[in-house]
Amino acid sequence: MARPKSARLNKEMVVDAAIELIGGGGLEAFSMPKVAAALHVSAPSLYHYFADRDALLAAVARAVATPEPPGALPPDADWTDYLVAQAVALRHRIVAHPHCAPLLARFMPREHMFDEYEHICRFLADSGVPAHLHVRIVDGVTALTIGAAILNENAADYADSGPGPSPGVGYPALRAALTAAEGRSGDEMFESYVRTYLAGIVRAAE
Amino acid sequence: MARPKSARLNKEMVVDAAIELIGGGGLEAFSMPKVAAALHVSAPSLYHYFADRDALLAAVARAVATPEPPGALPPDADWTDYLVAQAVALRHRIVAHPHCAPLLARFMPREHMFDEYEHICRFLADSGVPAHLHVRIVDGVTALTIGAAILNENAADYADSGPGPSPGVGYPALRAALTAAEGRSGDEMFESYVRTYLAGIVRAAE
DNA sequence: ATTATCTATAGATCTATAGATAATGC
DNA sequence: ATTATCTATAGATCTATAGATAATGC
Repeated sequence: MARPKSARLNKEMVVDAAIELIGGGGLEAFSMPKVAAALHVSAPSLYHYFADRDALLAAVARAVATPEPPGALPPDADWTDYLVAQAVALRHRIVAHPHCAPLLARFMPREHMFDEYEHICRFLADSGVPAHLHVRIVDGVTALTIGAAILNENAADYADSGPGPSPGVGYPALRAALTAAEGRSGDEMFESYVRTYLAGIVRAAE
Repeated sequence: MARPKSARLNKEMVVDAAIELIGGGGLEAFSMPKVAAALHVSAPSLYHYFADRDALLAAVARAVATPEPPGALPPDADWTDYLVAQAVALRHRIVAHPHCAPLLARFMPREHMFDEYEHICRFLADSGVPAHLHVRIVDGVTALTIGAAILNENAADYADSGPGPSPGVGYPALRAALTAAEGRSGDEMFESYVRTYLAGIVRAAE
């Protein structure tokens, strides 16, 4: 086909196709030929946009890590509202890019992580939160966020792999628990977890 | 070499070699020839112990998921102590098998998961914890545990990939936070996170 | 006869490069 | 001349099987 009248590809399309592939079958489903096939293009064409496989994966990692512009906080927001908003946004990004989370660890430069931690610690200090709580706050909220996002992925994988669990026979105690929590979305639940955790820290410190 | 006088392999050795490989380079570092090489054995020999690649990975998943016998709880323990002990044990298993966590999602049958949830919900109900708190407790603690374990892995990977971050120049706020938290092990920190979270739930419910 | 290893190898990928080709824009 | 695609392909894996071989235990 040689050169087409207008380019059929660009970096973003390639990254998006890779994200979709990985979301469908995990990192093991990723390969250059498969991404190319999804785009109806031959595999070597991808090397015109990315130097090699790792460059493409790094671009995927960057796409996952890039924050959306933050939603406006209410005018009476305090530091906990800010942290909750950040956590909700991070969880959204991970959930929106299933199975891509491991790439973050592999392709994010350390410097980037430290910049982020530094920024939050400074924000907490400016908000009057004592330094001895900072690690507990940042580390705990991050753990909660990543863990919740990953549990969410697993739940989705389980749902894919067969009919719903709920109509099954047994599990009376589990059913009672789920019934009692009904009507709350994953987002609402997650936000309440983060608020619970932060409230626990604040009260323990008083 | 034909058949040796005594078997050079057994399932456990193969699983352990696979775990070590995966721990070193992630799931992508795993292949039958590489496991065989680590055991100084030819690749087809592994098929004598495991029907195929997935059977071996499933055995790895089972090894990660298998709980150690639980340590004795103090006689005056309440339900929060029990949950904390469970969470600490799970985090230990994940941390002891780096990069293996994704296998759990892929190879653990759903039934197993539901059995576990059912068991904990029943325990909570028997301890007098109202049903509307069960999901928040189980889900939140699980998220915190998995997230903390994964953060720990990432931190280890970062530490491997270069010299310490702390002697670097900037990051005054981050340094202040780390200094203030000094002297507490990852285990102690994690336990305090779980207790903080559970305390938050109990107090919010009062 | 069965067991636990081996060598050899078929067949499927995958990564990446070389080099052809035709459209574009100067 | 540069750009964006293609075809062809070298070279490296990997999974899994076939079939040989020698030790074991009945």
